[in-house]
Amino acid sequence: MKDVASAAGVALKTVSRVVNGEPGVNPATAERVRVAIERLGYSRNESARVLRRGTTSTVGLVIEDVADPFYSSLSRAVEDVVVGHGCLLLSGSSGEEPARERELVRTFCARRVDGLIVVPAGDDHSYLRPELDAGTPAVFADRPPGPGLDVDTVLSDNAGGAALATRHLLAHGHRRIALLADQPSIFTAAQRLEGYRRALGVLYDDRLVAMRAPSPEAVRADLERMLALDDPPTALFTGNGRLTVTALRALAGHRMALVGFDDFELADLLSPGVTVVAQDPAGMGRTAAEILFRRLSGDTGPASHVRLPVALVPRGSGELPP
Amino acid sequence: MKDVASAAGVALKTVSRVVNGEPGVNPATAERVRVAIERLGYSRNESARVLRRGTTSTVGLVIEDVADPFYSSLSRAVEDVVVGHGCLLLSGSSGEEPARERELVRTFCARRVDGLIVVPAGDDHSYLRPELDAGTPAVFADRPPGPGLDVDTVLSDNAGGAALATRHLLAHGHRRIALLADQPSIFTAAQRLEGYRRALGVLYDDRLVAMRAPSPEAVRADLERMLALDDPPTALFTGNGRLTVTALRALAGHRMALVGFDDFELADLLSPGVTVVAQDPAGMGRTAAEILFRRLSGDTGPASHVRLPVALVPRGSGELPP
DNA sequence: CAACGTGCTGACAACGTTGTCCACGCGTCC
DNA sequence: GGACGCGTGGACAACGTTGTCAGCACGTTG
Repeated sequence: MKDVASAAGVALKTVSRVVNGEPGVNPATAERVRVAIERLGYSRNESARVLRRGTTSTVGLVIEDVADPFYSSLSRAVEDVVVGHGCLLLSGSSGEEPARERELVRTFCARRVDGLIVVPAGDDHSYLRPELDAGTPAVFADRPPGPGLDVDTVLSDNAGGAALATRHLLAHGHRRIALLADQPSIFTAAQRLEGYRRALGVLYDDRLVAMRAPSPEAVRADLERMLALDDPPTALFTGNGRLTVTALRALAGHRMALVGFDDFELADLLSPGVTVVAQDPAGMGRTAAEILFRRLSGDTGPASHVRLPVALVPRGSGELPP
Repeated sequence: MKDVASAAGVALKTVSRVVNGEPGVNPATAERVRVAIERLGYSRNESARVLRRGTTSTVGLVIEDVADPFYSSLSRAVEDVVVGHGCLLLSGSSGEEPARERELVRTFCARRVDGLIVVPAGDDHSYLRPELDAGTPAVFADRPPGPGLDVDTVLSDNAGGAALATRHLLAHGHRRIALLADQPSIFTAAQRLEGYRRALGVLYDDRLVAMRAPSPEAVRADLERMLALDDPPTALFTGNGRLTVTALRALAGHRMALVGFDDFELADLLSPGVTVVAQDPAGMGRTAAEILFRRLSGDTGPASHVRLPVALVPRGSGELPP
């Protein structure tokens, strides 16, 4: 900038004014400055600007894994809102590790992001306290923060969706409905178990429930165990998209009613089509980002707790008879 | 930091030394400083550090769309390498718009990223010249830079893969093989046309080629037109993952040999399984990132041009008879 | 005992930008 | 004709960090 100033024969501050479109610069002078900028290929040093101004026009996003379609859709939606506000998005994958989540947040905060959107991996977020107190707003998405933190949160109706799926299978005559879900320490998994259990009532049988980190081997073993029971399940409810796909592979050939939580591409092209409870990851990302920007523009109201509706999409697999 | 210094009763510089783990600080003093840091919840201001040091420990990634599985896998692989080097990844989606691509690069450069990885949308990258000359390395992935720029590039063997797919269909007795691909202005689409054409030789018939921005309507119309010919195609080669899926939907019911470029989840679960030419998006991301870090650690050798192999994965759809 | 090295600490400048405040020249109004 | 306002431009400090260099106390060496 100094070079531009001397090239254009003006003072530093005048260049700054032109760059920032501030008023009070003679159009002829401004033009001279612009020419000099062009000629020298100058571009403002954002770090210095941030240091001086204190605001970075940057938002940090922590998700589990960009390579997971649910989170990549969410990411994209967040990005669109963020860019629409003239900001830049920093994002990182925690890979379901609380330590990594915390490390990412720490890094983002050290870079002084204006706000955070977090899909938490851990359940202790007391480390966020100082940042929140320092005025950096945070919005939690998909899963709520740990105890003691009351911040904006956007969740899907996990329990409701699970109940919907279970009732759908019940309505088609099933009485033995198995649940394959992620570890119960994961909020969404616990909520979905809750909805499933509520819908089943007295039909609930914990021998038909398997909840652990999904892997092809684990899923195969759990299914084999259940199918070997005296009164084996006639229907299966899978607790997330990855599990649905894994279960479909494990079941290959074995015809069994199935409803999955999470929609996924090609669900309609399999035969039978896979009935799912569809979440709206893009809507979740958009909502979280919009709430964040409301906070950034000064909204100091009480924390909002949004629960996004889910929708049952019947495609055939959930309508198979027992 | 000033506050920490006065809280610990030491000078600013001493705190800086502790924070950066520099030697020459009395362990007792260091401990006192650490306590003060903890108590005040201090975290180093990265902007100031960047301003002073001139290096940001940051890499910029421009892709088409994070929500596309190909690019989200690539993203994740880049992120892993970047994080492994203790850096942060900035990424953005260009949505196939050259203007947006350029804008993203400009933003990243203003934030002084140490290096760039670009999946270009446009074909004029002369705007990168100043940055490259200023010492910011760039690596192109998936598509090469426009003319006049010789930088590190990582591509898939698009023509080879297309020829492989086409020859596979020929080997199964097909003589009328249609191609559905993206607009020929997109490098990968042009390359794949090239390989397809080379493999077909005299069998090439441009009535069996449709290249335009993919949409369900366009794909349906193109297929209908081709199938209405006197000698309609008996096999189809689709030029990217999205087109494969769209074509599968459009063909629903109509049994026709199919090979797709790009692997996708569930390709094995459809019936018949979808035969594909699989690229390695994660390998592409990893390779590009590794090359970038080699540059960052001082490698000034000539630009490298990596061509990643692709693999034919037979699953049934490509082995159907005419 | 003086000179010197060593280990530790601190003062100060600089990175590039922007906010504050002041100065200059010019036309206008009392 | 002098005071004043306005449009324009510049000098200077400050943001928070780190690199350079100097100083101080202490122990060691000749």
